[in-house]
Amino acid sequence: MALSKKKVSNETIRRLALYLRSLHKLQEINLDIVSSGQISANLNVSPDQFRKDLSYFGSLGKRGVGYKVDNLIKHLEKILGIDKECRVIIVGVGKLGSALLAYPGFSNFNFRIVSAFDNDRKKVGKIINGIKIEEMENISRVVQKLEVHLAVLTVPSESAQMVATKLAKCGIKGILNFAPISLNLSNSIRILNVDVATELMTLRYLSRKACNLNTGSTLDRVTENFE
Amino acid sequence: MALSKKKVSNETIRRLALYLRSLHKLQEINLDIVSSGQISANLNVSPDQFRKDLSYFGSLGKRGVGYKVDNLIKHLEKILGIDKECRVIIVGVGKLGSALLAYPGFSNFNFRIVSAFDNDRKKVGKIINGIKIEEMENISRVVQKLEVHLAVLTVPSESAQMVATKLAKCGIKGILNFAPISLNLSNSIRILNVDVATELMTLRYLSRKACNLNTGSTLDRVTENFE
DNA sequence: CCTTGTGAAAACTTTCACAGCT
DNA sequence: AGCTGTGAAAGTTTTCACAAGG
Repeated sequence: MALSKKKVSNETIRRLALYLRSLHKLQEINLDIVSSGQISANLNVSPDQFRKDLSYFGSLGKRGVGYKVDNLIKHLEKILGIDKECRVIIVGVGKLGSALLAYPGFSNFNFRIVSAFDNDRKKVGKIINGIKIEEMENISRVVQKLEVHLAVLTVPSESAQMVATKLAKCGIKGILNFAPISLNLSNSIRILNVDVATELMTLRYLSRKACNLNTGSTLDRVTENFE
Repeated sequence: MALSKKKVSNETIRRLALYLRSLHKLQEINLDIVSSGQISANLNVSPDQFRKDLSYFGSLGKRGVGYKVDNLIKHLEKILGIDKECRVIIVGVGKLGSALLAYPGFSNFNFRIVSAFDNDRKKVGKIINGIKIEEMENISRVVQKLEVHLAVLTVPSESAQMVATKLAKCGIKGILNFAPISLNLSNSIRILNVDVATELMTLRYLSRKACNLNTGSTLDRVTENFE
């Protein structure tokens, strides 16, 4: 029961979110109690890892028994800060922004998209999935009025930094950035980047490595100076 | 000049992809030579980290000088396996799939989307961004004929496992999975998951933590057994 | 005097292994 | 007997610090 002020890693947090997703599924099947072994079987996580991750936040299970599904969900929601509704805006309603605007999977986790913004006059006023697209100028007003916490940034790279600066000014707490650039902001605001091309490159590397385990690939030795 | 068979971490690979992106930008500005300090200033990486990452693959720079931009790009492309075209298919042409199909940012890194598939008869035959949507039954034929390496999986969760199994059978080497489930496949096939809801939850946690640094938050102590 | 490349140290994360509760 | 919670060990990644080269 040590608990303590040990710092919790990002990876642990990301896994907590995964656990939550699994638990929701188990809840739908009316499972009452689950063990670390059962839950980790579906995900790619060891039972030890699961228990260790939870241990940073207290004793959430019962020895000899397991974890009560409902209870653990509530705890995880509280830890992640989604026990109360979290309001989100989408900035940039291109193809990707529209897709996210229409994505139904956020509400399971208490995220609510409350507004969307775009520069393009042709888009302003349109309604997608019940959300009216607003002018960029209104961001600040809306964020303050609706107490928006997070923004999903899906504008083109060229304008991403400018828009992000604006978001930071009006008090947004975090940005999920889909533009393939590194945003530069005060570090009171959290940023997570989602970069599909980077993921594809990583995947490309990994998949080739898997193939080349036995072929004497030339890949792994690249030493040659320029000129 | 040790090099060696040290294993390279995933994070290193992901960063190499980021470096590559930065280098492309520097190339456009006609910068000829860059130092580890310069390149890491834009990204969120230390110069040491940058040099260490590269050191796994040989001596790519010149002491006292820096790295030749063109040269480093070529090396990174070779390391990542994108010096030759890499063919990709998109499976599931819903909103997200369409958005990715129209995304122009893959070609910079030698990825080419060669085909797209959907179950929905109403979509089959349509052309998006020059790519004709095919029936799912054709996947195997197309993958073999066009020598497809990677698949982007954007089908609903319910069918994701089934489709993934099919992809594995026809020889796909890696899957970029947008469905929020853990795919279960032979480990000769690489999988990377992109899960926007998980990212949002992580962001929510991080942004709250940043706020609560000084407020005596109740968040970090949750000890209470059920019943 | 500049910047790379790299062992060695420090920091961090995961796995192990077992005590402790049900 | 079964499963959690957790220190300690093992393993991994990052940072440090400096020799070597331009």
